Amino acid sequence: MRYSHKREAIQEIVYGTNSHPTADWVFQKAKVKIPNISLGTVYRNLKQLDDAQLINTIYDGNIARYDWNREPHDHLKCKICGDLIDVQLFDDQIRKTVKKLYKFEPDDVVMTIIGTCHKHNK
Amino acid sequence: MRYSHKREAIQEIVYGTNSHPTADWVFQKAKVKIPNISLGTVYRNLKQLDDAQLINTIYDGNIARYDWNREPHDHLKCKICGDLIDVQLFDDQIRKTVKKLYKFEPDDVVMTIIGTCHKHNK
DNA sequence: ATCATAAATAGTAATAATTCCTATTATTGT
DNA sequence: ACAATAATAGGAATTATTACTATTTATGAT
Ligand SMILES: [Mn+2]
Ligand SMILES: [Mn+2]
Ligand SMILES: [Zn+2]
Ligand SMILES: [Zn+2]
Repeated sequence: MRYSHKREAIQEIVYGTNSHPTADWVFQKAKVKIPNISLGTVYRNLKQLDDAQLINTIYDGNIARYDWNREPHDHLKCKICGDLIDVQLFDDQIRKTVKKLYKFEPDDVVMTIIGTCHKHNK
Repeated sequence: MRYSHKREAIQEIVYGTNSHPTADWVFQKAKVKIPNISLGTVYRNLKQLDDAQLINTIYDGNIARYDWNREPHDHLKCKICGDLIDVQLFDDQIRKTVKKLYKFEPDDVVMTIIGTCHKHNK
C-alpha cells in the first residue's frame, strides 16, 4: 500500500472522533481540507485501512461505521439519541463456552447493547 | 392489522426455517405458492410481523435477516460457510454491568460470535 | 532530475437492498 | 350487499456501496 495524502487525511479524521462515523460523515469532513476528494476514494481508503488493521468497521443496523479503537470492545447503542458508546466487557468466558459447547472456533465477538443512555435519565 | 393471506404465507415461511432468511429468500419461497406476490409486499409484511413481535429482524453485516425465534439468544456466524447458528448464552451479568457501570438501561443484547463452525474441523 | 511502472484518484455509472407511491383489490364490520 | 379502508402489485425512488476508466501521483531505478 503506497502512501497517499488522502488516505492519511481519512485516517486522521477517523482517529479524531469517538463518534464511530459513517463513510459520508468522513467524506464531509475530508472535503473541508481536500475539496476535490471523492466519496469513492473515502470508501476505498476506509476499506484499505480496515484491511491494514488500522481501523475497524462496525455495522449499526445496515450502515457501516468506522472505529479507530482496535482494542476488543463492545458498544452501547442508545435508541433515543443514536449514540454508540464504547464499553469494555469480558467475553473470555463466552469464547470458551462456544468452543466447548458448540465446537465453534471463535474469532471475534461482536456485541451491541441496545437501550437508553444516561443522558435520558429523568 | 387486518388479516392477509400473503402475510400468513410469509410468516409460515419464516417459521419454517432455521436459516435466518433474507427478504429475497422469503420472496423466492413465497412466489412458489403465490406467483403474483411482490417483493414490496414481502418487505412490508416482514416489517409488520417484526412490529407485531411475531418475528425478529437481525442484521448480518449490512443485510437484514429474519428470525422466528423470539427467545433472547445469540448467533454464531461461520466465516467459511456463512451459516448463522442459534446459541443461548447468559447475558444477565452483562445487563447488570452496563446498568451499574455506565448508567445505561439495557433493552436488548445483540451478540454475534464470528468464527469457524464445527463442519470445518479437519 | 528524468523516467517508468503501477497504485491512487475523480467522476460517473452500476448494483443491491430497501422504501415509497398510487391505482386497484381484498378484508371486515354493519 | 355495501362502505370504509387496509393491503397489494408494479414500478419508481432512495440509500449505501462498489465498479469502471481515463488521468494523476508516488516511488524506485536510472
Ligand atoms: Mn467503538
Ligand atoms: Mn436466531
Ligand atoms: Zn442517548
Ligand atoms: Zn461453517
